[in-house]
Amino acid sequence: MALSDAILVCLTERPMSGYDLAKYFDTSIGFFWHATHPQIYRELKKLGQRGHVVSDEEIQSGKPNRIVYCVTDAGRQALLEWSRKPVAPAVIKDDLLVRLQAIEHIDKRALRQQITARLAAHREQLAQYHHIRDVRFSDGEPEPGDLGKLMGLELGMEYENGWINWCKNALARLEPAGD
Amino acid sequence: MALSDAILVCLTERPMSGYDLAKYFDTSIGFFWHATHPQIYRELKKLGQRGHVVSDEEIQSGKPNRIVYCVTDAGRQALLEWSRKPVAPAVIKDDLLVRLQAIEHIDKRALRQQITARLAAHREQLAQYHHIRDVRFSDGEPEPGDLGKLMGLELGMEYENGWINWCKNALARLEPAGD
DNA sequence: TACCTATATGTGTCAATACACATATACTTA
DNA sequence: TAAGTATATGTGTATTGACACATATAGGTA
Repeated sequence: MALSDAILVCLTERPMSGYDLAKYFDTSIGFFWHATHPQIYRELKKLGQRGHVVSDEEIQSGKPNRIVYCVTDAGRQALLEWSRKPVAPAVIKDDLLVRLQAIEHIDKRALRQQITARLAAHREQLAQYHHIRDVRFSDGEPEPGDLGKLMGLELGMEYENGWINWCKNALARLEPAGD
Repeated sequence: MALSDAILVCLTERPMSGYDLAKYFDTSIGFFWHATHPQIYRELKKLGQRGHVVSDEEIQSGKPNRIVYCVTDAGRQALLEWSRKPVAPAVIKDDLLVRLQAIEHIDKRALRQQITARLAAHREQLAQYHHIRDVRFSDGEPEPGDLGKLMGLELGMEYENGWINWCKNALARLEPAGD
């Protein structure tokens, strides 16, 4: 049920279409809660039925019309109530860590390649976070409404840095092995 | 499809029953890949049908009989093949980070309480990792088969430490606010 | 005696998620 | 000209996952 809340969170930022939301999930909130576009479109319909969002069709020529969604007062109330419920513990699902548990039964060369790829991915993600921080939060103290986003970025950076350190150590430890 | 691989990974450690696996998932591999007991029992049946595990019923008096599962050569082969496929990117799903994005529209007092609870949970998890390291890896260099487990622990510690730092900073930043 | 916990294995069912497919148009690139 | 990309909204379906319920026994506790 938390995807609906994540969508409401996005729509407090500004009214958006399903397409906008899908892109937003790919570049922003999706770092912490992933969603695909069919999921988003279906959830938007449910939110409309509950009265938490209202839609408005934007006529476009050539391209398909956009259906833009906006949070209602009831939606804002739902958001507030959700924020008072205890947070679910963070879920980690990581293939790589699972493989590590059976290190003697797997292909070690493949493992090294996978950690190398992971290292690159985490570096890229960190660079992206830095880029977002530089363009959005370059000038001193953030506005009150942006504080949470900055804090989210900072956690992301902490997370990526942790992974980068770990990958480097892991490669150093695995490299000497012959196979 | 990756739960079956996680189970195979566990069974390379030693033969286990579904009940054993469920407990193992709660205290070990489950840090990186969560599973409930009905999921595990169903998956074990599928693994049996594929010939990746064989089962052996242990007759017990009083208590229900245990069905102990053991990896076959085909299972070990499947594990090896799985280890050569590229790893799926780690999935993060975190309610708290989502809430942070709408900081102006949520209950800030509840948020502070939630971060405080999170901090305690991460400290507890870190302590648990330290405990496991102390009892399992106290004596210098680990055996080759245990290296991956130690590395997994180290990543877990890095992760928990990152969260603990972040929570402390976050509370310091949110505390001064009046509401 | 009644309840709780641990051991041990399941079924039934609903919600969440992933992923392929479907449709329509305009613009850019090879 | 053909193919690919971007815009925009969906459907259909299979897999995964969560959670309540079901059953059976032994031992400890209130």
